[in-house]
Amino acid sequence: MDKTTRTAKAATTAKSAKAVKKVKATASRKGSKSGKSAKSPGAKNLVIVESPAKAKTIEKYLGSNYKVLASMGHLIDLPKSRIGVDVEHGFEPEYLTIRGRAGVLKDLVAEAKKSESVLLASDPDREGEAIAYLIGKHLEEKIPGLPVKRVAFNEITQAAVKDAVKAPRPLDLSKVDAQKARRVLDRLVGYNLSPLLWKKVKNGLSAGRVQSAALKLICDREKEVESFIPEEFWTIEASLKASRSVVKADLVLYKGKKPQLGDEEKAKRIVSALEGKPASVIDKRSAERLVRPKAPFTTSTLQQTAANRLGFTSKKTMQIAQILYEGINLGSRRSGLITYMRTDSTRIAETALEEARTWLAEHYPAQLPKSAQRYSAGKQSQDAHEAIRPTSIAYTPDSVAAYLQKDELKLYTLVWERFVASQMIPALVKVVTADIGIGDGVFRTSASAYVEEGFYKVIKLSASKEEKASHSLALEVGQDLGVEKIDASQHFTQGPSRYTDATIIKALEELGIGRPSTYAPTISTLLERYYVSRQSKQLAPTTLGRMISDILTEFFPEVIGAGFTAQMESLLDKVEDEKADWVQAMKEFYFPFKGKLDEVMSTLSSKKGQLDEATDILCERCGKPMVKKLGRFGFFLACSGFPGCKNTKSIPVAVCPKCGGDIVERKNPKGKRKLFYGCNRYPACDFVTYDKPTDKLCPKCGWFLVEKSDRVSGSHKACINPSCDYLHSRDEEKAED
DNA sequence: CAGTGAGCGAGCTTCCGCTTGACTT
Repeated sequence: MDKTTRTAKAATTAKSAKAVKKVKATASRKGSKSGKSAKSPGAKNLVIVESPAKAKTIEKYLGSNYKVLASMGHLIDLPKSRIGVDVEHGFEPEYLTIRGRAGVLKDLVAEAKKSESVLLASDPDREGEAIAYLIGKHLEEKIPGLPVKRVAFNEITQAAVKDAVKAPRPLDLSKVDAQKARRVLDRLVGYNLSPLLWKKVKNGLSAGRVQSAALKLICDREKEVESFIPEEFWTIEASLKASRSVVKADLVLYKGKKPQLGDEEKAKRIVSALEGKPASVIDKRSAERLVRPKAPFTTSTLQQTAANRLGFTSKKTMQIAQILYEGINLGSRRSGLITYMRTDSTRIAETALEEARTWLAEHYPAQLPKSAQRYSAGKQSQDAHEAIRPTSIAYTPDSVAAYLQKDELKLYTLVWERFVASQMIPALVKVVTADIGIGDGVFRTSASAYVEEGFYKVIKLSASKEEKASHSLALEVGQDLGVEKIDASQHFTQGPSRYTDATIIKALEELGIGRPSTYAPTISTLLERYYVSRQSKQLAPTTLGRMISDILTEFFPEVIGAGFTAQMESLLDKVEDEKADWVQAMKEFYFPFKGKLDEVMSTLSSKKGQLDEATDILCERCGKPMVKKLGRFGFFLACSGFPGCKNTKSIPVAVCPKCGGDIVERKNPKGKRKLFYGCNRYPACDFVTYDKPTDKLCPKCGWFLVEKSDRVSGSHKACINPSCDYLHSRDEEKAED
């Protein structure tokens, strides 16, 4: 009700603002004929899109004969409280208006009644076709005889939008079927597997095609990490004095062979054999390497790069991208700074390519390639939106810096640089390598320098240090060098590392699991269910997560395996091409699946109570050790003497610097989500902070360190003691996308 | 700034994908 009023109000405001603008324009042109729109009582055609920001833009492009409203995603869907699929009768879904969305649907009906025709302009992909179909069907039922057609645009430019509106088409019912099959399959999998977990493990748990596959990746990786045995190896490095500089070179050959340096003794033996021997340059060669710019961002690559370069979680990246998309107040005007942020395509609108080339011709003429650079959409791409790029290349990071928050500017800079670079020539790097002979050993050193800096000219924030490093090697063949020292150093082979936001998203995308709109929420779900915990940037499975993954892997390996989505997608493609009957395919999947489920439901022993983890914390009431349990509100400690001793307490995360008590995580009373950390001796001790404690102590004063995050310096560690100045610098940003 | 776990048992939880909400009466 409330929402209805606001939507209507917003629409009115937008309209009157436009009217004012129109009057101004007419007045300034003076004496122009009275526009026909001024006489017209209202818009003649209703256009329905998904995003409100898009609606605004399109309405501007189409003029006053069109009214554009946004559905804001799906309005009609399966019920939340039950399966809602009639498996005995063709898997027919039970479609209802989504709770809370009736107001929007009502507004659409009201506006459609005033219109001569309706154009369904939801996104040109499978989900968009379904949104169009379900809304269209609803409108036709409410308003018999109303002409309802489908239009689609892949990019939001005036030409594209106007052309699309001139060429409406009927709905693609095969595509609608494919979406229906996807929806029904996900519902049947999710709403059957989840109750199994409620019964066997714990209430409120969940499983699904995407989240369970992601969980399995994380759990499988953890096993690899655990089973990895690091192996010791040594390297030998010589510090050599050239005419002016000191050059460091690594031993690559000893007595004509690659040295096997498995332990300290071998390494030290070689070092002493080489020490005191003269050094001279025996070979020098160079090679050139072309480094091409990367394609503009998709959701997945944006999330990966922001995680690697800026340390953002995927959730944070999307929140900031949404702000940049919706529009920023730039002093005199308001403008969206980036294109739509949920996309799987690297395609760029022609108008944007032209604008980029014009801008580059002015600012970097020497780095402008002969023709515009186009990047393919990618094999699994549904290509409903173009790549993520700045809405105008003229909004350089410097020019908008004053209007953005620190993190907004950082993310925008990534987007701007990546897009501009994608339209520039490659860099050419010359790598010079020199071999230096010392006794029976050959040492190697190399340096690289740009022959042509190419696109790196605009890359400032997003290039790693190595990419920017550039120096030459001033050594000549035959030159004698002074040996300053030869050192051996110990190393261990590195095993696989745990997934991070960046790497799990990369893996999911490569496997085709999930969509741009679900990468970040999938990670959030795994965290909320306590299947996975974040340890600094890494995603580690909990005991619960491992148990769930083990159960699902044992009984439903094909459903939660990485190949299941790929199989589903190939079926959906066939459904779209009318080469497969989705109901038949669903029968073949569902009935065996349900049979297996019923069997496991009745035979698998309950795992409840097997999740508790022993700790060495002793109960202060009875002295017995306490166990870590997962309850309704997260993890807590309980006495192992239960039910004899009913003592419970929160998990201590730090020692209170005021009274020596335990600092525990607390939630503010209802409503506010923000966590805080307080002393468990409250109200006797009132120590409290919003910054998350780390397990480290300040080397200066001994108070604990916290993770601070502020707008100036981003996230870093700091001492909690207000009168202590100890600050950790930001973690080094990692290289590689 | 509370509560969490067993039992008893009613009534609840849950999927993926599309999109932005939001208030204090």
